[in-house]
Amino acid sequence: MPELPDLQAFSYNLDKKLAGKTVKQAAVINAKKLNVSHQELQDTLEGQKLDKVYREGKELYLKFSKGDVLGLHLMLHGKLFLFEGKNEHKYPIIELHFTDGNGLVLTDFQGIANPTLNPEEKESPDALSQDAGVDYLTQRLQKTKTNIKTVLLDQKIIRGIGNAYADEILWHAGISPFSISNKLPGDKIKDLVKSIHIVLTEAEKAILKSNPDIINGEIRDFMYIHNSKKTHSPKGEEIKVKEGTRKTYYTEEQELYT
DNA sequence: GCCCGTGTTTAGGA
DNA sequence: TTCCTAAACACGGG
Repeated sequence: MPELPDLQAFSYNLDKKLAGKTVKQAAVINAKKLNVSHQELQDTLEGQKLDKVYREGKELYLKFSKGDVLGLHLMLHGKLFLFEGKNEHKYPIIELHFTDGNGLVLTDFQGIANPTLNPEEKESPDALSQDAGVDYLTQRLQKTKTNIKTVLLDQKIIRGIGNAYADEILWHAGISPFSISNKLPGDKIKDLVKSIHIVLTEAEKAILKSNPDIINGEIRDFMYIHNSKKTHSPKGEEIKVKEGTRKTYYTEEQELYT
């Protein structure tokens, strides 16, 4: 159940461990939504060198020497493991075997994590890109009167933010998650953009500091608001929870614009 | 042993 | 048209 900062940490470590290795075999075991046939994936990747691993939105991208890209979306429960020789991890989705005997496997007990060969370029900006700045969000927020948390979670508007970090970001920016998007004043949109960057990059640092080699799982214990173990914000305000399809954690410190 | 939690897609209602 | 809600996926971690 990793979110953007977790994925960022995974990509950092996977790049460190796997870049430069050559693919011997790409074995698809259970990928119902893969956009090409198993054979085409194998034929495309076999013999290519892995140039780099990076994150795009909520996906990890593996870029290969001929320019092909393998996108991996972990969805709710996808997990990555490195192995030597034969993969022994349960619920494999896809395995990459390298010529040096090492391998990478994506697993998911739910079977919904999915790989994509050469994913289409997305129109919406990544949460950490320059394009997701004040100008962009200002004009984009004008167009919607749904609540601001829903907008942050909408991957067609801004990519990479999930339920837990949406709450952390909005608390950091002092904006109620129930604020109406087109009612946010200009200076609050500036605060929001700053908070998106600060919360996400600080989280990545915290994760890598406590788990330097992490490539799966999630670290959430440092979260201030979206954290079932905490009852009060750092400033002492009570944390409230709104139940929904996903939970929203917030405090009265956050201003409501309607 | 029990409950919580994460993303996306799809369906249905207001 | 737009927005909201719920359900489904099916276990692992605490």
